[in-house]
Amino acid sequence: MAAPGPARRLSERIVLDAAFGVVRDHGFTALSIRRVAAVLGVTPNALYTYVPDRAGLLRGMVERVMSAVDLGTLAIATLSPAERLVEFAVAMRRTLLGHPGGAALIMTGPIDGPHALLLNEALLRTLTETGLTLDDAARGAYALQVHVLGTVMLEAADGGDGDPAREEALAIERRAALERVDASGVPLTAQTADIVARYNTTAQFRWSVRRLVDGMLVAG
Amino acid sequence: MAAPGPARRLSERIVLDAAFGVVRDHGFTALSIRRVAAVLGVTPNALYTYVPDRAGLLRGMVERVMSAVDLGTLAIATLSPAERLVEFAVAMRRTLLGHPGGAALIMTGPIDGPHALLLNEALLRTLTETGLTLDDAARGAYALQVHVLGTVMLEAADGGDGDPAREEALAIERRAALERVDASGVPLTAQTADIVARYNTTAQFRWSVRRLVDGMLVAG
DNA sequence: ACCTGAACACCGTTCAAGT
DNA sequence: ACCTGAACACCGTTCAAGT
Repeated sequence: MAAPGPARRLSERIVLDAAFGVVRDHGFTALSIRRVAAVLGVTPNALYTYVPDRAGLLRGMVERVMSAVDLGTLAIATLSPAERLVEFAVAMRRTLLGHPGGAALIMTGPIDGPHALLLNEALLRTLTETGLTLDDAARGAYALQVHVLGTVMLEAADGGDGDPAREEALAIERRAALERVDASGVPLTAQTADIVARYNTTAQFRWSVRRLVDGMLVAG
Repeated sequence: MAAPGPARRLSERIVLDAAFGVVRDHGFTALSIRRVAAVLGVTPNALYTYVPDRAGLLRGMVERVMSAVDLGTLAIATLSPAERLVEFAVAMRRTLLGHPGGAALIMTGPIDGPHALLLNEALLRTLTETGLTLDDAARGAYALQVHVLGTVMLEAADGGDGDPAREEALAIERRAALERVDASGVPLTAQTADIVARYNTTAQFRWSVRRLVDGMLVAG
């Protein structure tokens, strides 16, 4: 049953590795079929054997990033279910921001691969442990994913990558920028400049996820 | 003080109008400097008089979409502050999804124009009325924006545009797709297929925003 | 100052041909 | 079956030249 013709010189795995390499070294905007092919020392068309098209390449990359999200925090026995949910969200945010191009990737299409399903299932399991009905657990699982992905999107647009040192540098930058804004029309925003400058930090993220989880438990 | 040289044939407003027209007629992916120029019957270079570059064009478009968000719902006297916040979030989601390319636009860069500041200020005002401290109001204002933008991003990636009829059609499509998934590894997800299929609906959005707001008020 | 025309350095994708 | 080479129809941006 040997396949006819010449043997494959590449694989989807190798193509994805090269694609992530391009993003790591030159940024997400530099990602292209032609550049990945160049890195692999092959003509652009050769990639179409391993990937259907550009969108297919991106789907594969999204799936790999999602597979890197650690579901283990949802099983830490010493934490309450609510605390586990918060820690999971923190870990997921960190993974998406830390992966080369992770934030940009999740915006390129629907997140409905196998690992996204497993993530949803793990959230459902933990949420039902808090006493929520199964239907409310499903709604809550989506709300949590929305919150993580929305955070990651806004942070990435702002230049963040989940690194605490970078977070601090960006906060200082934003604080200075707010100082230059005309405060007369937005007095409350000006008064809370210290908080606004720290919107994209782990502390702010933890605060809001905790509120979301608390709101779900209060109603349930 | 008349400016020397030939008069301007275009304006930033006209360029932005044409850009939104391209997105409306051919989708966000079709948006390009060259295509906008073609619509205006001008060479691509002519646009550089009115817009610094492609990123500048996108910034202008984001600002216009943000200016279309109605802050009026935050001032409806017959509603409680919490209800006003939920209605505002619903209206903001609807505006972003309804605008041609609105969802794709908000992912193209930081949202920090003048209208974003005014939106933040209006949220702060309403949140302080609920009895939150000014600092917590600032955190809450960002959490709400994260939630709306995350929702819009996921819905747009899934093909939604905020239209209720389209929402219903997509829900039925997703329900059928879930039927084909192997349920053995994700029993809870399979059991809640009806809810999962309706993740991207106004009802689900209202549910999660309400929980987020409730969580902020309980803690405050 | 504003616009054109030509050019540079890129894209994704298809097709016909080689092995 | 897999890969190459050539081609098609696009990009954003720059530069020199015209008015």
